[in-house]
Amino acid sequence: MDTNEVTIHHIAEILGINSSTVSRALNNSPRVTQKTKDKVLKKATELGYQRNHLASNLRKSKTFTLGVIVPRISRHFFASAIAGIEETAFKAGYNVIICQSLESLEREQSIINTLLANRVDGVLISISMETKNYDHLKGLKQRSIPFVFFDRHCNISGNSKVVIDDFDAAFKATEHLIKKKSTEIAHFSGPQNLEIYKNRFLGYKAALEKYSVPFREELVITSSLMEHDGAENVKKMLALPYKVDGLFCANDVVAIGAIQYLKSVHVKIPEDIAIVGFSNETTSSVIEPALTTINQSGLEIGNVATSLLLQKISNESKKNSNETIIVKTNLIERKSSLRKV
Amino acid sequence: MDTNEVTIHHIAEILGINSSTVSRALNNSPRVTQKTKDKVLKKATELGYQRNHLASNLRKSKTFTLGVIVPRISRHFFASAIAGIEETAFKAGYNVIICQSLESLEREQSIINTLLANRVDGVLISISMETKNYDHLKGLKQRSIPFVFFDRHCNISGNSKVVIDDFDAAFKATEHLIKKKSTEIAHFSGPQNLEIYKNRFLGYKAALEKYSVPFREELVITSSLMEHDGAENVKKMLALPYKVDGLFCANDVVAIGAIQYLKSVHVKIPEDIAIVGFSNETTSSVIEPALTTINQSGLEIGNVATSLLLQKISNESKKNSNETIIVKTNLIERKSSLRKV
DNA sequence: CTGTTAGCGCGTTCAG
DNA sequence: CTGAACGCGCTAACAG
Repeated sequence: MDTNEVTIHHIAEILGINSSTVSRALNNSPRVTQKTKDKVLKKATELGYQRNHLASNLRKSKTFTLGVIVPRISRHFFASAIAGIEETAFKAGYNVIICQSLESLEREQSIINTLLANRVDGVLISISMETKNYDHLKGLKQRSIPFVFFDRHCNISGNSKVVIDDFDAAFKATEHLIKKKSTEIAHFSGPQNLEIYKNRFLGYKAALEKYSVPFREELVITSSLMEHDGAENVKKMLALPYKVDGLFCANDVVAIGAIQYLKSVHVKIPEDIAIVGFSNETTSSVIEPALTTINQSGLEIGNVATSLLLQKISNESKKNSNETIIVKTNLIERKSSLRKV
Repeated sequence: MDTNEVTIHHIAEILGINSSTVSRALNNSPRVTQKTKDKVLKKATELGYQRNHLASNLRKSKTFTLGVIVPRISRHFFASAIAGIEETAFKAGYNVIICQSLESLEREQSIINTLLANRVDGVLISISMETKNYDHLKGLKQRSIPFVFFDRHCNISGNSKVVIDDFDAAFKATEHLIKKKSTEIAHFSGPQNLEIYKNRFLGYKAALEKYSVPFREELVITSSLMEHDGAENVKKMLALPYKVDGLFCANDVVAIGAIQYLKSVHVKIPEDIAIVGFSNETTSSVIEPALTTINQSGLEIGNVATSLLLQKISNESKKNSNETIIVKTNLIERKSSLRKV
């Protein structure tokens, strides 16, 4: 019943040499004649030999595998981040195990155990919204498995992370609205225990301050990150005793819901209200016709985070570094061509 | 420099018993006293023991890992399919290696080799558009590694696949348009070497025939699957000497481009033109306000495909079965609430 | 119920 | 330059 796997022993036997030599030849060791190398290689391809990474990895105690933990694969930002991760990892000969925490701390813990059991060489992690203590990360530290946060990170120092410059992005966004003559600028925010939403909020506030636009607590509407929150937020916003003429939306999904609801109640965008929001490839189709967006490239963050992690893996001295790489964003103002909607 | 990994030998030594007993205890074998089990388990957690799956897998020659090959992770349909795959796999204690072919046959081949080297227990694959010969799949067959196609499949018989009922979906879509009194129904199609687009085309044609609506070759506009193709297609369509009043769009991305362009030239949807198109969670935000959609659940397909694969893996007799599971779709007609856009 | 022995397939000593 | 022997960590088979 077992599949007839070809091993180095088989090809050694056929060639009348020792399996060690075969191993060395296959690894292109300088201590083997080119002649035997050729012989071995030929036989190997002939028999359809395929190195057993399991055994090899066990021996070398290295797996060439990275663990990736994201809240949810189907959120486009994470999907494109994974694409970036996979791209960089693949080029360096690494595989990737993708796991979703589904925003649950418990699952996050169990995933980390799985990754440990699989002896991954490193971990990339974007923490769940629920996660507020980081005990489960100690397991990684103990085994000195390097890990890098991306996008969502924790505020404990001594860790490497790759994040977008949320403060700066939010500042620019709000500044943009102010320059467009908005005076009552609402801010749809996300869970404040997540650094990114906190920083976006702070950037918003800082811009208001700089331009002496009064900050109003009520104009900051926080919600979880569901599309229907967009509509809910708009309802709350319209019920306020201010004529809101600008909106900075800290989350793309919420922005979609908000824009659709605004349109449904006949608010004109951008005439009645100017909006700036975060976006990404897919949601941009919805958001962009209506507003200026902040481009948030998952692909780039994935790439950067992975090469940082690979550095830590290969460079022993960098193992305990705690860099923070900040990926800058830029505002993309809509061209008028599609605004005729 | 090596991390001090705790092995079953360590804990065996400390407890003064044999490592096999520890192994059995950890595997909850019935052939070990509850007492020793408790002892072992306690010591294990105390020392922070973590089973080395590599060694275990090597011994058992089973990896509890599935390979997944998709054209592109960041396409939402595949992202949600992966979510479904991961979900079902995780529940059954399986890990998943995600790979992207990026629509390249060459990469597809190389990926399969990697998966073979990693000794995956099974493979889920959605073939690239470029793939027209299937020699690289022979490697899987040779090693009798079960595999299941999903969504995009090849037309070679003797394989298991999970697909949506494209013919039926297209038929229903076209029928819906006909019942809405459309008489000149255009069809935006995709590459005809892919079964799904062929079947969608055939379903469209069959519906026209059934209701004796004349079929016009020119109304079928085929393109690759880029968003800008949507606009291009619309331009071609509007240049035709027919007053098109219905459109069946076989691809969501193209649909987005088409709708946006139609709106930009002041065509009213659905008054001037009724549209039915395939959609998924994300694009639905864009498409749904405008048209009736065919729900295409990546999650469900992922789930179904994975459980089929797991069956083949565990059930020796099912290994060489060649089932085709057809996941039905349903039309979702827009409620009017959001149509006020 | 537990211990002993023997590998899974490979890479790395140490000899020659 | 090559061969022999050992062990990575775990589990299956066979004893007792």
